[in-house]
Amino acid sequence: MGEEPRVVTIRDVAQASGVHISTVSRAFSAPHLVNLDTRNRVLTVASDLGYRPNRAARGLITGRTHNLGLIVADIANPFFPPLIKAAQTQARERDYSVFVADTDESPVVEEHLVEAFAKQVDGVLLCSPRMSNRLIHRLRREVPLVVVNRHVKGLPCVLMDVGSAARQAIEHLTGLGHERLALVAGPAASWTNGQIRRAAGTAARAGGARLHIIGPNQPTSRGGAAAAEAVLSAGVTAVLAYNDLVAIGLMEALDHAGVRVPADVSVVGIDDIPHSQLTRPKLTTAAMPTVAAGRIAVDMLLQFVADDARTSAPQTTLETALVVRESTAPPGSGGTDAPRRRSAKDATGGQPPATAAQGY
Amino acid sequence: MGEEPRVVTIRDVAQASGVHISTVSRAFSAPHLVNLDTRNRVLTVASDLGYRPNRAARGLITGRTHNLGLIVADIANPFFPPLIKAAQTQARERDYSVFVADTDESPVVEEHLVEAFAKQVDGVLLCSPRMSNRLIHRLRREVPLVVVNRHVKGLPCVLMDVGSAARQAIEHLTGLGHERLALVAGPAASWTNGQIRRAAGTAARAGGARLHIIGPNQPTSRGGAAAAEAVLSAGVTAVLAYNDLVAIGLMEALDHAGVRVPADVSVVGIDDIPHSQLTRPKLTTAAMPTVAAGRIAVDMLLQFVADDARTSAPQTTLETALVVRESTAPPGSGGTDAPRRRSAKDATGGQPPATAAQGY
DNA sequence: CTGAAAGCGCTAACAT
DNA sequence: ATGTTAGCGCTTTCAG
Repeated sequence: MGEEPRVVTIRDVAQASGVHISTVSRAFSAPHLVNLDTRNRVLTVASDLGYRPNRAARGLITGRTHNLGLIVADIANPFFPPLIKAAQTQARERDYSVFVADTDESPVVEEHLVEAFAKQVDGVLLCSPRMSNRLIHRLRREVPLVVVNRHVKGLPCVLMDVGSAARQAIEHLTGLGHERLALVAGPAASWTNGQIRRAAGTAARAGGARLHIIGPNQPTSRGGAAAAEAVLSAGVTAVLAYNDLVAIGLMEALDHAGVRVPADVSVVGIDDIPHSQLTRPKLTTAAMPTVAAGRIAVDMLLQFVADDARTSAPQTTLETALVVRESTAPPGSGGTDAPRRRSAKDATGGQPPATAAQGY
Repeated sequence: MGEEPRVVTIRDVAQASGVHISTVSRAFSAPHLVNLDTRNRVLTVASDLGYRPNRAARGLITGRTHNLGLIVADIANPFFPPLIKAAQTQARERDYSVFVADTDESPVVEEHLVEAFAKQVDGVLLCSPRMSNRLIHRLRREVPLVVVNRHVKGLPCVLMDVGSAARQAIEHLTGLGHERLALVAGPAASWTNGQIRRAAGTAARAGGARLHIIGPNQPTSRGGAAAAEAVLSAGVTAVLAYNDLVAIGLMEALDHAGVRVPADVSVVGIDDIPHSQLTRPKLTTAAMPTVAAGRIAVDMLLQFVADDARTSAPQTTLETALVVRESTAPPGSGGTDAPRRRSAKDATGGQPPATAAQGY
């Protein structure tokens, strides 16, 4: 039982292959500087011995840990997992590992996490941060930062064009004939929320519609449910929600109150999380390119790190696209209360189940 | 612009506070060994300078990285995020950071990931691994391993009592009067699948029912959809699915084929992912304690690490509980095809929206 | 092309 | 209670 599994170090490899440790080191990190035969011999011995370079030790001297930090508000919020997955995969392809952390929506935790990561990563991906710009700029001096889903001047940012998403949603609604609209807004601290608000307002005006702002609200289904009453008393015929979770909560509360979607009120979400395909009616929503964002953010961060964080900060904005499903219809289409159940000859007939399209 | 943000090291603190570096070191890692006044002075100076110990350097000598690895099949699979979140939170409370990685369901990637993590973490959490026991035992010699959602002899395991879940589900079904049941099974390589199969078989027999096994299938909604035909031709009145995703895919396909749930066929899932509250009808399913599993797994791993991985391997099995919702009913209850739409006076009347209960 | 030596930031005996 | 010294595993001058 007791055989100590002693770790094999560069010295073991050196000894076993009859060369100096610096040659072994070079064989791994500067192969061109070592004779082909020696290199092969060393590599063979190393692999026989099961040697793997110790990254921490290497990092101590190179100053590069080959680790990245990824900070999100809530891992369990369905918006984030695809982004996390994409970032992790991309990082791994670049031979980087990633620490993932959850702030539980707290700006304070956010700050602590960045500081805790600072020394053990080469850079941090800050997703939808809630802390102040001021603080972000203070932290960027501790560790290279790339921000996702928020614009921060002077820092590399990966944005998803949520303004366009809101505009498309509103245009879809006004195009359907709606003239009294509501926006169920999200948290005040959310950059995204401001974007949506502005774009939705402009688009509504352009479409000759009036837009009620309801909120701020929690960015959760609970938040959406809580806003239902205000939506009803605003007397609108269509609603754009801050995100899908809010839209779903709202739809449930509306349904509960006997209000039919889309017959009485149309609802549009933002994000296109998998859940939005399961609601009845299926949610019309603007898809956010979270996977692309994750991949690109990692590459941006790596580039930023390689440039010693002095690059002119690139800002990438990713396209968004409205996915029209079943939760929107022309106003006043609610004469009859047709059963919602789909039959085999439905509009989506012949398609595979909706969730399958998500890869689940 | 050009002020180098030079990292502050233990030496800077030592100099600034007029003591030797080893005193600074002790002030942090063995406070009781240093005079109270000096300690306070050192700590103050350190905090003024913004000093933070370099964990990699510390780990190089202590042999403890204070990092953990967490490996799951698919970060975006809704089953995992709550577990990841819980593990991450628990680890952070213990002053540990966690690397998260995704195997994309590949046993080969799984192996590579463990090996890549081996040197830079104190231990690895292997969630629902698909690789062979043989391989797991080989890898455990490289790094302390704790397995979640699978039983591996000689290794600490955190299990969720999926056998009990299956039994409860079958008993619920036979209790409703069903006599012809089907199990839409999952992947053959899944330990969980075996457990479910065995327990479901036993429970069915005890309940005087016949159980058709359909599968193996992919553990996705696509897999569930693909199994629909087989379910139909098996002529059963109730189905237990490998997990919620499979159940949801199955329900969609059934709906698509004009088969009513639960009027014609009852469906039960396993996991209780948030999605299961959004389907119409809402899915009856057995809830898996993923949050508890995540927390406990971390503590087990930390304990295991502290014991130098020579503890007798503890096995914890967590309780599961059936959540009866709307996808199950007595057989042959499908005389009339009542519209599914809930009204204000519905069974769930007065409850907050279902998804809100999930904390979204 | 390879070896020798120094040292990354830190902790752990060992002195004092 | 504090200073000294050695060294964790590795890379990187600098010689040769």
